[in-house]
Amino acid sequence: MSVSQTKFDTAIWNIVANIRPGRVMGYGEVARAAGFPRHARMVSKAMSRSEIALPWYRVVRSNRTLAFEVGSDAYNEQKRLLAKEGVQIIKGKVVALELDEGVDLDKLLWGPPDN
DNA sequence: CCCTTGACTATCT
DNA sequence: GAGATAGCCAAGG
Repeated sequence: MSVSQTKFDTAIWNIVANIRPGRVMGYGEVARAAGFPRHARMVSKAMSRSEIALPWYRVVRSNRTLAFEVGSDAYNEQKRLLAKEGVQIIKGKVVALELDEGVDLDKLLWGPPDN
């Protein structure tokens, strides 16, 4: 296979790969979950180093905005992929599209895969 | 070694 | 709530 996969990379990939459809996580949150606090800025690089397809679009900023410039190709692509899973961008922030009564929007959308 | 760059964040104004 | 500011940390020049 490839040359070298750092411990960091594989740890990040594991977390991202396990984000369930229709859910999102923050960069910093992914880093922490992987055991590397304060490495939010490196999460994106780890993802782009991955040879396999990862649901990279399920990772957003801590304030729920997308990390790309609004209107850029990457931004539109991420928005499209999220929409396909029922996640919309309202007022610049990711929002669950359909929700049932009494459901906490935050729990529904935000956070690592439930257990 | 110093400086700049980021798909980042938390904390002020 | 929008900006500015200061931390953060690996990579690359």
